[in-house]
Amino acid sequence: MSGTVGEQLLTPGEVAALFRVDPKTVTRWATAGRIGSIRTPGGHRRFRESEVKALLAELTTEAEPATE
Amino acid sequence: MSGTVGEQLLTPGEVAALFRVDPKTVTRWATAGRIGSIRTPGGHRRFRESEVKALLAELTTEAEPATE
DNA sequence: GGGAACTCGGGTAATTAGGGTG
DNA sequence: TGTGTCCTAATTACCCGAGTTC
Repeated sequence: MSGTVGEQLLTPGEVAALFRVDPKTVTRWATAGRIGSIRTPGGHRRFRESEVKALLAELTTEAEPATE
Repeated sequence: MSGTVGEQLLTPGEVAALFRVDPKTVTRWATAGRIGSIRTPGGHRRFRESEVKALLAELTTEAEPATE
């Protein structure tokens, strides 16, 4: 088998668990274009693990005395 | 005769891994006519790599670079 | 010839999508 | 503005046993 495993995809429920939010909220992020999404022929969404983790790391940048 | 010979065929499990769905779901897509399928003499399904990748790219939506 | 892994088929439970509301 | 919860409809995931593929 060859090999490009490609990219790991996550379900809305998986992403929601990572962010501690409802799957509905994750869906809204995709609708708002704030996160890339892959739709199945049936209409369900899948999210890229790399993008989710990157976005998650970005939000982890809190607790920083940002000089606004 | 046949035209393109270098067409790679993918198994339901391969396609399922690309979409992060169950192999059974891929079978339903073929049954619903959402994706072309080739049946082996034994009744198993095979999918065209080009068709699958094209469908994957078609349903892929990237998040726009939010200009902060 | 024999074995392991995968797929097929149908049926049922869980998840997701979409809109409207607080 | 953003998020959580309500509803209904559609899609997807896991269960079984049997057949097919390599």
